[in-house]
Amino acid sequence: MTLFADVVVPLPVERVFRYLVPERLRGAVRPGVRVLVPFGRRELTGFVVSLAEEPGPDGVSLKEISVVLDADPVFGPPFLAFSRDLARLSYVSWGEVLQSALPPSFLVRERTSVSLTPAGADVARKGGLGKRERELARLLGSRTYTPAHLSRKLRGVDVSGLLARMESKGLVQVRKSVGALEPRRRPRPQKPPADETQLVLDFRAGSVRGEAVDPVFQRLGAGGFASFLIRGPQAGRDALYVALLREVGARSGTAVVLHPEVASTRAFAERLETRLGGVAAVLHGEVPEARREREWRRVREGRVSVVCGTRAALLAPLARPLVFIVDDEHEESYLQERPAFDVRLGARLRAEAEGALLVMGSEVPTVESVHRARKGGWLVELPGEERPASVEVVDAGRDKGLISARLARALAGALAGGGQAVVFHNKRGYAASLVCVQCAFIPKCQRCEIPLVLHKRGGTLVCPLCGESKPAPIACPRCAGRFQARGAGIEAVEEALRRLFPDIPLASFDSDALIRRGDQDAVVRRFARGALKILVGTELLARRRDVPAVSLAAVLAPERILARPDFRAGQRAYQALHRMIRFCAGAEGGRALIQTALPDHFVIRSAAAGDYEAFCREETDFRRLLGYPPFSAMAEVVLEGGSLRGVGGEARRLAEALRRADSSVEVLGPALAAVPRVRGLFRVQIALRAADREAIDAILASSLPPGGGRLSVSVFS
DNA sequence: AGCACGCCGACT
DNA sequence: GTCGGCGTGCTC
Repeated sequence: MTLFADVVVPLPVERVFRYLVPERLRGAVRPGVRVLVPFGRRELTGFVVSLAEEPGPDGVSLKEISVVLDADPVFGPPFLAFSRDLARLSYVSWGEVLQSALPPSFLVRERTSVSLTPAGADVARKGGLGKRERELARLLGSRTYTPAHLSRKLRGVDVSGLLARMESKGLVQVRKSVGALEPRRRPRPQKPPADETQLVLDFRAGSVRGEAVDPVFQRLGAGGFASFLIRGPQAGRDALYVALLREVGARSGTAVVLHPEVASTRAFAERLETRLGGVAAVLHGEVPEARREREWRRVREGRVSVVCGTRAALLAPLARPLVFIVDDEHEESYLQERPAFDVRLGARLRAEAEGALLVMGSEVPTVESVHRARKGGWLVELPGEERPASVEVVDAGRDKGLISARLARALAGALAGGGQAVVFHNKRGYAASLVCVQCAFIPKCQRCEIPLVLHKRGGTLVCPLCGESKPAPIACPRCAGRFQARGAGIEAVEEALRRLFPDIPLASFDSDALIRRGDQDAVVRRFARGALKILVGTELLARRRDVPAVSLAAVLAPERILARPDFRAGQRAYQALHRMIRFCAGAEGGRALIQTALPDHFVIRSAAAGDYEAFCREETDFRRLLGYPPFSAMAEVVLEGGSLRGVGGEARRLAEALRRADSSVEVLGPALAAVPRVRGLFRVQIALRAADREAIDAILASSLPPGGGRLSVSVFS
């Protein structure tokens, strides 16, 4: 009987393709192996996801798998199932998810090389070529290049079309070759000594048990999927995680610990190292690629029982994972990067697929997670909180100027006592925009259509989205009028502080002042030494964990976050304030000051009081009253494209299809996205609201064009 | 993502 | 009149 295989490819194509399995590859083609397949006129690395005995319904003529790249599958059945669901619910292709689970070297790439034929060189010498053709011939000479290189050199030229024409005329030769065809069957490093893992786990260390966390250990003992949300301070959570990892080691299982950023991953890995010894692999973006591949192999060979890392670690090739830990559950950075998926969703799906425990933790979890965990009875609250001695809220409205008199006094007091201070202002540059006082002209980015930010340091106007910068104009290009600066940025705060404290050493801490990682580290070290007394910082500073506790932590204008057009704005503001206030926790007499135009807003009041409960109650009420998640599910579909006409039409058709599909789903838009244009691409969005996530997924599954392509979806529930 | 097919402006 | 731009659609 003929055998067939279903294959996914690492392209933004949300389909499974069926191939013929030639007789010679019968035994070798198994679910989870990498294969080389003809795809269009290319040869691609694909992943076999299942075998079939039928050619499929639609009578397409099937192609044959050409090569099997693995002797043993790189993906097991639970991983295939998990990645399929993750891809479907994240609206990205299965093949791309699988690709991102492997080291880059596992993708065999087809190399295309272009060279001039003798005939082509001849014609070129005789001047018988068109303008474009001549240029290409000159570029090639007697050498060989890839089409990508050629199109980089010949900007704005359709190289593929040009090459096709020249190839058909016999002027150039286009050759394709595939590298590294042998299945990777490197000599398996002899069985890891069975006791290597055992050796490093220290079971004698005290356990962190208590009534609150007992259910977690019980469920781990019982086996199978269960989830928990741990709300509590970092130290308590870390202790619980380490205890869980010990338990996992005792059961000869493995675990994944996810953190939102490289810095927190490192910090945890170090703590783990001192408490458990070298059982962990560390995977994040700042680990060099070769090292990452080694770590990946260590995990795959079962020589590691814990993987610590940022989101990529979720896809690590662990055998027998018993626990998935997602720390700082509330962090946004769990959403970004491509392929774009929500790590919390991913961790839940993988834990379900593997029959493992999902443990999420945070000191300030999202109200969505708290709501669900309360309802499901899996919220675990740990005692203790790091609160600053005092937090004062200052009404900015009473004062003109960036630094209120109250804040200036507080700063002076802290400095007089020999203390240090941090001042947070989360806005880069000197002024948010320039406005002509005569004609009201606002300089905007040509490609992104948002106001350009004035950077006084460099004397430039910079686009906050695409980074393009140009010299700041002296006068309005339209009417030669004078410009006025609007909206103070961090440079203006630094300037105001220098005026107030001319003799105090201070520095700005933002990505413009300190571009390189090393410079940022150096400034933190100088601050820690006491060589700097005040740091003025953006979010970049707020996310550091290595800044010593200060006498005064000041936050300027947190209401800017509340003004964002996003139902989670309150939550984000609370989390940001929590993070920033924390900088004075632990210092002798440490205090915080929030200078805001909205001193009575419940988010600012509860953040100042360190009262998460109160915040969560009010925020949850607000969500309930306005029908936002977790009391509904929302989705945002963003379409991108080169022309507004094209994207607009596509969006209109999609919105119509969505409205027709299910009248119980609210469809808003299409409208220009909050960021209407990025790097020259127009962005149009459609928002959806429905009773639950299932309704959203159902309507999108039925209405999205099967091509997928230039559109991204985020779902909130 | 590539790559081909198909419809409207500036040049041999 | 064609060459050549990119909008649209497909890849087993």
